[in-house]
Amino acid sequence: MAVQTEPVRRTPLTRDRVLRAAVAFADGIGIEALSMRKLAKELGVVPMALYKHVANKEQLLDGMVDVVMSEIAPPAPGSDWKGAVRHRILSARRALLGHPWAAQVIQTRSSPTPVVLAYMDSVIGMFRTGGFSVDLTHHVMHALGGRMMGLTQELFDAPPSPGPQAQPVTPTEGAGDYPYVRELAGAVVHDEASVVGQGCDDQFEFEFALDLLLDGFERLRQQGWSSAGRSGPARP
Amino acid sequence: MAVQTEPVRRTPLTRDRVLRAAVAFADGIGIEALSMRKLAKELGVVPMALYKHVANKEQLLDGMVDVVMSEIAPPAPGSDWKGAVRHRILSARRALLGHPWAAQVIQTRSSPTPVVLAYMDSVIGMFRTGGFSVDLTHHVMHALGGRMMGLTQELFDAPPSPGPQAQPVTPTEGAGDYPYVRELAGAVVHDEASVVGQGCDDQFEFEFALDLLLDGFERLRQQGWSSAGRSGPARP
DNA sequence: ACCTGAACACCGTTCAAGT
DNA sequence: ACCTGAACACCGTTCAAGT
Repeated sequence: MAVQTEPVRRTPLTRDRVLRAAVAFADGIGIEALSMRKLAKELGVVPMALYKHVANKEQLLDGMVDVVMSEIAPPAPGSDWKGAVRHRILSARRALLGHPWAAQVIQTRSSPTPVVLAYMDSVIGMFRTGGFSVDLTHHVMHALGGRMMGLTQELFDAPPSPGPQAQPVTPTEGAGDYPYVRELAGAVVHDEASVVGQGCDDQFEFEFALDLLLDGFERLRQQGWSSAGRSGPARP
Repeated sequence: MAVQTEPVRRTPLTRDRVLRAAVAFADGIGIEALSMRKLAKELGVVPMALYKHVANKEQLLDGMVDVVMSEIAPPAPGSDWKGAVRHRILSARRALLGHPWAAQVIQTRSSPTPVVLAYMDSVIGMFRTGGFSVDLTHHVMHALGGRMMGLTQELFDAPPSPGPQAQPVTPTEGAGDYPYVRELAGAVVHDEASVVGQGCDDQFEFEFALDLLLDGFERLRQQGWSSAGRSGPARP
């Protein structure tokens, strides 16, 4: 009689298991190496089996973003609007920093998942209960943009520095050069060696920009600013 | 005797022709449809012929960005730093708007091309000659981030509105809803119908955020702000 | 030396054939 | 009804064979 063969895998495939495996894969090997086929192999499953749990690769990426979002700390109770928003956004940033691929993937999503919407809803709510009009809240959310989710709109990792321990920034060179870029890069390199041991303190830059915006928001709120006149913040 | 056969194409392939064709292709059909193979066919050329002019697809994309950057107006002479920066950035934004794919492509570049560096250099120079210290200029450039190149860090095109002429925003609904998102979306829809004929005035939002930042920069400059104390803009 | 067809090593997804 | 192997219609890029 036929022996009952031991099943190869006992934990059944679920959407959750697929998503978590995808996140782990992207964390480890990188998002550009993530393919449906490789992910299936990683899970010991035939590629088509994944399509039982995610409609396509886009939905897989949506789900991966949701996993990251779930790591954001819940709202801190009982602080003023600025502290609450600041806390939430810095927590979002911490979540993103744990998954280097997340920022890029978030920026390619074409519409927000319910999880993302819930997060946005909570941030909007902080402004509204903090005394911001619907009108001002709307513009303020646009001004925050991706920073609301902890994204930094950095363009490049760093100016193309000629290697960490290269020549000590010869201050004059060919006219086809970029003197101001060079000046800035030189200052950053100096800072790196003497102060923080890191070319540029990303956390500081993030908070600098965030606080600049939040302070501006507060000023407009106090002024009772409204877009009725269709003029920008500068002209009250 | 063999007749001198008319050559099929007379204008020889150049890097410039490749890049311009790629830009036109992306403008027309969309960036996600752009492939080396299709671009070659568009140019009436075998795929491998492209590799004579661009090392690979990444370099093709770099070159496409350069084409867009070349459309940015040169610096306006003789204005204060804020006017100069504002003018340049809004010009960059206009260039980007003409090429819907450009923002996304720029954000995936891993290092700046010389053309991009030259642009950054000119913006940095405006701050420096406008009285900003190297230190403050550095942070200010980070705070501008992609906005310096006209990018808006919008996350999604719009909140998932239920169609332009859907039900008139029933103000109460299930608890699993997003009341604040709904409130904002409702106000925007109202605005659309009565004021601008567009759900959300992207140009206004861009300038709102830009001016908020520029005003903040000016304030810090006047205060002689420096990062020496490692505290953000809020605490002077 | 230059050019290019075929090939390689992949993709995401469809679909029909198996159980 | 469910599952899955093979197939489809692509990719970017290498490489060896042709001129």
